[in-house]
Amino acid sequence: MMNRIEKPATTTMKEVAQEAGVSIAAVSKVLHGKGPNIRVSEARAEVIREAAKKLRYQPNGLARSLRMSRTHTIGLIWENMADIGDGPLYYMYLLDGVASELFRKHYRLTILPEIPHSSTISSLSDGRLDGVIWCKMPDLPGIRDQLSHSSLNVVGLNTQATHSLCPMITCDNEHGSGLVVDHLVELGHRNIAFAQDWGSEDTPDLITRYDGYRKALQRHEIPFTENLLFRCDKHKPEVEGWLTRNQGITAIYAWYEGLAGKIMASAQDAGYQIPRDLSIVGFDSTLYCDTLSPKLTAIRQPIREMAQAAARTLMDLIEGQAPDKTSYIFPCTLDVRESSSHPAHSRAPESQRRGNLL
Amino acid sequence: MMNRIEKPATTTMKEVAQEAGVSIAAVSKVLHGKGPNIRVSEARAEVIREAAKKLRYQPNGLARSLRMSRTHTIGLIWENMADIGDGPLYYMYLLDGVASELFRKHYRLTILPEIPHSSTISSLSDGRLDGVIWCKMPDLPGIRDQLSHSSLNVVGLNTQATHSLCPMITCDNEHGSGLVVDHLVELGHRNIAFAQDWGSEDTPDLITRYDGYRKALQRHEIPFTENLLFRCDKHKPEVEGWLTRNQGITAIYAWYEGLAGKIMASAQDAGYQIPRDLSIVGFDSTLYCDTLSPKLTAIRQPIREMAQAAARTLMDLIEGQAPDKTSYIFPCTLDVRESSSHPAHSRAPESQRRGNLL
DNA sequence: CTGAAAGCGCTAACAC
DNA sequence: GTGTTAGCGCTTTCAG
Repeated sequence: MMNRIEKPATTTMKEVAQEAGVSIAAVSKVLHGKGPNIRVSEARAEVIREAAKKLRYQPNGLARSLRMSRTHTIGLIWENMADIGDGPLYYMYLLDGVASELFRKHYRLTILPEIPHSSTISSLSDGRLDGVIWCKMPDLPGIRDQLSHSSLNVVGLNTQATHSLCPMITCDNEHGSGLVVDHLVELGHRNIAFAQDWGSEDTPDLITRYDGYRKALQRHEIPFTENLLFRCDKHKPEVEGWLTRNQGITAIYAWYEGLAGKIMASAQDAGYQIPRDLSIVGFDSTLYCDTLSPKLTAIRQPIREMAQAAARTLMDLIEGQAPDKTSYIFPCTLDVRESSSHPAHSRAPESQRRGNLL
Repeated sequence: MMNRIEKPATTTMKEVAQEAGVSIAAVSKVLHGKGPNIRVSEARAEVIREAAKKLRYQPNGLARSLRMSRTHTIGLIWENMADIGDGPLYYMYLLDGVASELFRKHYRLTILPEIPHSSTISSLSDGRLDGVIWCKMPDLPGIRDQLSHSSLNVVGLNTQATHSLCPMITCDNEHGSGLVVDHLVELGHRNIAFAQDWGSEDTPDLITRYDGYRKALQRHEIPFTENLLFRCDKHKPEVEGWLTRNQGITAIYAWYEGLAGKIMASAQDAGYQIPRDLSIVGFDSTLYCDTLSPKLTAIRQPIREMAQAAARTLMDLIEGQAPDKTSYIFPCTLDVRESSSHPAHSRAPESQRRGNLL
């Protein structure tokens, strides 16, 4: 049994005022000097400062926040926090970007637990947060409704919704998917599958990445058929079965790097050589991609910069400066690594190096 | 120019009371039902709930916290947040551990900006936090002083200090270092250097790891000399110069994996083959170690579990249950990967496979 | 210059 | 059962 350490009671302004023999108002003015109406003589000011130091006075942030309706704290909502330690460094960069920007302006960052979408925003508008950054905010009617009924400042990150109820920061997913398809087509692939996991249907990133994939296929005049869509369990994608049911697939584009990794592992377990038998490309080029063997070719999004932009936009919003842009789209690039190459048994030799037309 | 969306004012209990035609106290009781003194008839309760729903009433957390002196929010202090996106996954696991545990009990997590040690604790005792988890808390007199003068609940993580002013969670660094030395000695190494970067002197982990290294050397009857200590710049360690000045070194043990990575890169740049010419071992076995080539042999600490323990201990402390243990030490294990092997020019063949005595 | 006083929104005695 | 009341610690008018 640990004998509880003496926890000294905390000092209030009132006590400081008493000690200094002045009014509470004077203490407030001197210590947090704002109101232009209250001037205090240097002499008294000094006495007050002394008293404060002597009593180890520490202003109470709650009281202040309550009074000012400002907490200088912003919240971060992200989906599937549970996966966080699971590989994808995405969250780290995101966090670093948000935090670095916030801290520069003396804001604090609160990580929020996952909350059912149905009550997310309203449950957050309890005065403790000046605003929130919502990663992967889904574009759902319920959310739209909350957004318009809430007084909370929100900015979406990695979100591109159909409304403009809040500023949104995202990367050019569509173009990113285009880069992937271009890359694969150029290598000689024609049967390029798109992989997604069950349960991510509402994720805006997935939607736009898929869109971009479809459009890119079209651009290359490659017809899309349902069997190119590989919907799987993110924990154990049954690649082998699917691949044998869908002969001819030579490349898989997974909508995020973690899924790509799982797919690669599953394929390898089944005896596939990557990239000889199957090329795999993912989205989100991070250190994780380098841990795979072969290393994963992937699209890089400037997540740290995006996160910073989100933080900056939110702070502007909070401080009353309507941001000039209501949405930012950051460019993506392709990091070619080892998991993509020419298809081994190129099916139609004549189409091998000439992916563009016919 | 974005036309600012109508931000509906927030509803207070008073308004709900008016709408329902009851007293504020009744509303409080019904909506957050605590005080056993106030009973409300089911009829009125219903009316109140209706009114609240109609007005989209959302209790104000600040007011509540102020009143109750409880915020259900805990803070996380970690050093060099700046390095966070830089490779080491350590922070991710840490964060995941803390957050998962906290969220289970409906606490929030606030990430704090780095603050000068001189004022850390006092500046945090402003009522907004119920407690903090302090990673790598240094064992400094200033800190000790603050700890005893503050009313804030603190638990240290990855810290082992000489006082018991707060509970501390750490891993068995000393034993970890022992594992490293044992491993290297068993491989035939005798000249094993310890690497640390400038500026980390106060970090408790470094200190105990170094201690463990010294003791292990002693255990193997290998004399320690100053030239076995490689003090370097963490951004660009000048391995080559140091190695030529200190002939005979066949292995380097870096006190954290990021440094090990840098050292490896630097050595490779200078033409060294790892592990043929030089074995390298680090602390903190994470995904990062797998991204290196060769993959880094490293000590694994159960950081996620440690973080959870820290969170749990802190919550217990906050909730008034003095934790039964004032400190926890978690065991470490060694993950042997590719960066360690027999020394190429084993100096004393007779000592090669018989590291224990003589 | 200075201090009294009115709250910010909520909880919990306490009296009815 | 119910409402009145006294704050939590701070900021800020406003009258002196």
